[in-house]
Order: sequence, then structure tokens, then C-alpha cells
Amino acid sequence: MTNDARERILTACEQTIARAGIRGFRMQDVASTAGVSIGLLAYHFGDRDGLLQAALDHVTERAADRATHSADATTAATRLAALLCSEFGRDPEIRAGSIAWNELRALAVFEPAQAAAVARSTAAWQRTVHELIAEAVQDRGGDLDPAAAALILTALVEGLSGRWLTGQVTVEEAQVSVREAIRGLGL
Amino acid sequence: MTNDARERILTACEQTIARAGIRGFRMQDVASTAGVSIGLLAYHFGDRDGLLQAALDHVTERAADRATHSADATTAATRLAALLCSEFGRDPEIRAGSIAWNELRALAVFEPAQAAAVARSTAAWQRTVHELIAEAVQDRGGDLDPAAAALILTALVEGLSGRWLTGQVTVEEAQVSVREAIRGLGL
DNA sequence: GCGGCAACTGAAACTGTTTTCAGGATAGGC
DNA sequence: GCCTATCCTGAAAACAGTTTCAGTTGCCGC
Repeated sequence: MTNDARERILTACEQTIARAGIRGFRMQDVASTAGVSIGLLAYHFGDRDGLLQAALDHVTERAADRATHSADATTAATRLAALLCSEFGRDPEIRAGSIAWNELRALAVFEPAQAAAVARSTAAWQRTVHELIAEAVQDRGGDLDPAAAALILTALVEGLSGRWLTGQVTVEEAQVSVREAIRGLGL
Repeated sequence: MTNDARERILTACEQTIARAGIRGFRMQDVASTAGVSIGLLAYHFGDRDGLLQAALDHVTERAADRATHSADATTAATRLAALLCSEFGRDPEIRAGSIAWNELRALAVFEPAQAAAVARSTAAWQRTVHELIAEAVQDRGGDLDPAAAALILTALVEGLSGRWLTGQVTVEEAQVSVREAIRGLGL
């Protein structure tokens, strides 16, 4: 039951963050959503910061998983496009993850501890993109610097993600933009 | 004196948001920074939300101004690069504006009123970029769709801005990336 | 069945922040 | 000089949220 409760609390945290952001994150909401008492949050995670930290670790862990397990398309360029476009989608889980990630990034501007976690996670993702680009460049030739291109593409996806979450672009528009940028870089 | 005080309060708001984010935004901090009593904030702006709203309007207004008044370089492509790169810089004011904008964008995910303001402001900026691209395309020729390129470049700048504020890239790296992307798109 | 331990509860205490409000200062019109 | 309106103050009250803690439950080994 212990792990069950922990897991339920962390899931409730994600839902709460997706619904209201970190600013609107209330321990009471989390407890209610998870169907446990507020005291249990403290029992398992110490204080609000500990809970938030655990929840955010949970989110980034699952995001890292998703990034890894989406590789079975044919060419490197196709896999690259699929990986980057998987950040957008109608699936509520994708949106929730994206919102959590967005909040986390905003938080990181003021909290060095968060900044380190964000940086580590971003670097891992960018490295995956880097490798795919290097592979694609080998296929097609070209004078592109894979590291520079990886920075551009991942930053672009983050920017588009902000636009998408605020309703400024649709999923399709974001994905088209990503593909166009990949093409623009000569891949 | 009235407008003086109002203006000082709004400036203090920006500094406070830049220092601590919207979650760390304390009316008392604002009052101290502006050198006025906390009661005066209520007198002029009603409540916390009213103050925050006014401060954010103030930020977007000035951001729009800055975007408009930076046009005197030679070619359209040069002006485009200058405009986009002006989002990054060591000047504390640029950083503060960027942080405030970053916070505002994160807030907009949950507050439709903010989302509308952000969308309007972003659209204006993107339109400026669009026009510069159209001009540059005329100069050089090419099959680029200026609207699509404007979306890509502005979203890229927003993504890089997040990386910069969290210390993941330097001002120079961000600017180099922007220039490289412009070049990649064939401008 | 008893002792002890881990999971769990929720109301009360506490902390930090915002809002209110009675009133003080200043300037301008009469 | 007096009256009034506007700007402004800051302490007190109200509020929102987190943390604590004394106590309950149920399980497991003995």
C-alpha cells in the first residue's frame, strides 16, 4: 500500500500542476485528488518543496523514457522529426507533461536546484537529437554542424511548445514548423 | 506626483518580478522598492491582481516599443538579425524584461486574460519579423514562406530565451544560433 | 494477545501575505 | 484662512496555505 499511496500522490501532483501550474499548486488539492490526508504528504515527502521536487523528478523521468522509446522509423531524419514532433499532441498526458515541463523551466530561473535538474534533462534530450542529426548528415552529406543544429531544433521545440500551450498555434502548425526547420537546415 | 508614484510602482513591480518571479512577488517588496507605503498600491491599483495586471501591461507595452524602434541597419537581413538578437544581452534591463516576459508566458497557460495579451503582443512582434523577412526574400530571391519563417524564428528566440535565463546558454551562443538559423533558412 | 512499528489522519498552531481602514499631509479653489 | 479633494500612510484584521503532532489503524513477529 505504501508504494501505491506514494505513486498516487505523485500522479495527483502532476494532475494538479497541469491544472493550475506550480503557482496554483496546493497541498490540499493534491491530497484530495490522491484521496489521502494532507498529513501523509508530509509523512512521505517532508514538506512542500520535497513533494514538488519528487513530483518534478517523476515528470522528467517519464519524459526521458518517452524520448528514448520512440525510435523505430526508417531514416535518421524521419526518426528525428518523429522525436521532435512527439512533444506536441492531443493526448492529455502529453499536454500535462508539457505544462509541467514549462512550469519547471520557469521555476528554474529562480531556483538553482531546479535549474540543474532542467539543464541535465535538456542536455540528455539535446544529445539524442545531436546523434540523430549526425547520422542524418552522414546519409546526405552537407556542411551542417550537428551540435549547433541540435541546439536550434530543441530550442525551437521549446519555443513552439510555449506557443502551443498558450493557444497561439495548433499541434499541426507546430509540427509543420518543426519539419520545415529540419528541412531548412538541409536534412 | 501621482503619475510619478504610479510609474515608480510599476517599475518596482518589474524589478520585483525579475528578481523573484510572479510567485515570489510580494506587495511589501514592491512598496519598499518604490519607496511608498503598501496602502498606496491598493489606492492606485485595487488589489494584488490589479497591480500585477497593470505591471504586465506595462511590460508588454515597453517590449512592443523596443521591437519597433530598433530599425536603422542596412539590409533587411541585417536588421532582422539585429532585432532578434536584441532579445539577448548583458544589460540588466534586457534580462529583467526577458524574465518578466517569461513569467508572463508561463502565467498565460492558466489565465485566459493573460493569454490574450501575450498573443496580441507576440503577434505584433512576429508581424514585424514577417515584414523584414519578406523584404529580405525580395532582395535575395528564394522559395521561403515568410510567414512560416517568422513563426520559426520568433519561436526559436523564445526557446533560446528560456535556455539563456536558466544559464544553459550564453548571450553569444544564443545570438550565434539565431544568426545560424537565419542563414539556414536562406536569408 | 501483546508489543512494536509503519502507514495514516485531520484539527490546531503557525507563518507569511494581502486587504482594510481611520486618519494625516498637501495643494488648490474660494 | 477655511474647505475639499487627492494622495498617501502604516498598523490591525482577515486570509491563505503549510507544518506539526497527538492519536488511530492495521499488520507482523513473537
